[in-house]
Amino acid sequence: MGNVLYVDIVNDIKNQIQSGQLRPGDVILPEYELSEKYGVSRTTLRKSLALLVSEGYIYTIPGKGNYVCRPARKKYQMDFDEVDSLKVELEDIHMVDVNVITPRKSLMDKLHISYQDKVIRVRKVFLAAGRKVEYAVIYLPYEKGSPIVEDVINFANFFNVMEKQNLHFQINKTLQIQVVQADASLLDYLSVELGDPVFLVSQEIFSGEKERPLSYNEFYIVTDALRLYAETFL
Amino acid sequence: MGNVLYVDIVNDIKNQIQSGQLRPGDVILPEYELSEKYGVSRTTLRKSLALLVSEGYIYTIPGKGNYVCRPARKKYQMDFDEVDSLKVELEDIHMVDVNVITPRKSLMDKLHISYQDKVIRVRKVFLAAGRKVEYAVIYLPYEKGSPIVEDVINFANFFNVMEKQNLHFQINKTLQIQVVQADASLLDYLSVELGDPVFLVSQEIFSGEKERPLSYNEFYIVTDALRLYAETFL
DNA sequence: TAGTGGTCTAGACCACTTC
DNA sequence: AAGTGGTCTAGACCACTAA
Repeated sequence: MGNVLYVDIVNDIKNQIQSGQLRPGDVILPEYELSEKYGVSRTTLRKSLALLVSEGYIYTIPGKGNYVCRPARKKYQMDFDEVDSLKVELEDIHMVDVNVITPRKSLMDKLHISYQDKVIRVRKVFLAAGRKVEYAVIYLPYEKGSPIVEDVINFANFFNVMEKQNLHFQINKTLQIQVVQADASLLDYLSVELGDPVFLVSQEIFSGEKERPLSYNEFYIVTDALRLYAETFL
Repeated sequence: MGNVLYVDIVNDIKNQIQSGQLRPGDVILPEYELSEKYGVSRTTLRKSLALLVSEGYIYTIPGKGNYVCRPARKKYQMDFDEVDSLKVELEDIHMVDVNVITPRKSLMDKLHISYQDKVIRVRKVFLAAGRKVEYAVIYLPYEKGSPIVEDVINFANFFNVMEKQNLHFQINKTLQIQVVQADASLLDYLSVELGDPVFLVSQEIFSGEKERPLSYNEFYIVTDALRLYAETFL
């Protein structure tokens, strides 16, 4: 084998699982016995088990034992970025407007705010090859004096804001990807015709600690400008 | 703080990064000095660093040091399954046919096979509320006597095959998600009209070790039957 | 050559589960 | 009470990077 003990052990146990000697749901030998069997310290053996856990092969129940996973393997890893994920070469980003608006019911729900709160709306159009390929609408709850809101207005780019605020790591985002039909309100901002299919990517941005979203964004993208790639991982 | 040392250390370093005391690209104090600073053993300190690495906060260059990451945060986690990801309640899955075909050039490239190889094609239609909502085409390189091919014909369901073969863990898959226009060949298998937009999810399935894909699949899905959800992670 | 991270040990004490 | 995993230590030796 190789000369790294914990890697050899990981591979050996993987092989046992793949060959069917260990079946999903089975208990593995306790750590003490495994460390004897492989002739390594318990510390080293535990490093192997930790790797197997992180790769989704086994799971641990403290006080009971380590069990072989019943795998689902439906999880994919995907990159998305409202600019870089486009298939087309962007020529320009056109700022449509920045307004303070009174939110509708659906937006109030998304942002977890009440009818008396105001919302900043930033709208942008992305141009490529003379076409309007993406229409981005960014909604931010307005908090007077909030540096985030002021920065968004100044920077007009959410990533710069995040950078300035050192928010990178505590940010969580969700995406919803669907195809909708273009309605009349889209026609000014996207090179499509009424009823044409359009990608709608809805994004919520959370600041790790708070429950309220920092921002809710909608990206309307012409169908031929977006192709998503995903890959299983672990 | 809590009473788990390595967790406290992780949080302390996270805070230093988030507060800007540690900036992307900065070198962290060497492990030896950190273990002194926090008053723990190097082993414990290293456990903290390993966690920070796995969560994407820092990265390590052996022989040099640990550095604060320059975060991209475009990575999302998404579930996809040709059956369970549908928004609609499936009523039936109809097997269209199972054939041995001679691959076209594009398929030869996808499966990494030559013009003399044969391919098994399995075609299925998924029905919901009286509509054909998904049309699945599964391509498998034909290897005589290969248990996989025999099983696919018998089971007519790829996941059962994987289960029987204990392949779960060494399987890697890629997805490509796009929207295409329905052409004439689709009309028999999907409740759409010529030119209608259709999700096309292309999937490659690799068996960890081999370079050749085990299978190449195409799922054509009516646009209103699929909505994808994704979430940042780490 | 000195400094850094990578691997490994042998043993300790704790909290939890099960009987 | 016995068995299991969770945490932690103090020290060793190695491979790699840099001056």
